[in-house]
Amino acid sequence: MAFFNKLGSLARQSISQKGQVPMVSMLNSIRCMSSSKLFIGGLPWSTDDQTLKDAFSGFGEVTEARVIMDRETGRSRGFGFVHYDSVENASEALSAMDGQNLGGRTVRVSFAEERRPPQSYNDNHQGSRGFDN
DNA sequence: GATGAGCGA
Repeated sequence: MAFFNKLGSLARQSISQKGQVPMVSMLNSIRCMSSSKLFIGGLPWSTDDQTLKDAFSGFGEVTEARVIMDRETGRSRGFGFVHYDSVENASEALSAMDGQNLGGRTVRVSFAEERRPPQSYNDNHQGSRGFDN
């Protein structure tokens, strides 16, 4: 019965001014149903994985908390992802933390949608090809 | 030396 709870939360964030719930949101929620992944946006630049987990661990058991840092500069991109052990906990955190103030900035919480392919970049042995001069 | 909506190596 937990997925119904999640569908409800998904629908609530997708409700337009028209009061109608797009069915694509329903299907989209089913796609993420077994994920329990949350997209956290609007984070301060100084936020890290530890801070993110610390802020979201109060609503459920956070199994994974990660702030996406820039690969080239190493700075925070201002958004991250949080994994919960159960989807209902993720739903609780979404309803509780979405639009709330965290670190002085308003955070935008939503279920994750398109994540990276499970392709390990380690599989492609390009080696150090930076100096072909 | 920065940026402010979005969806990850």
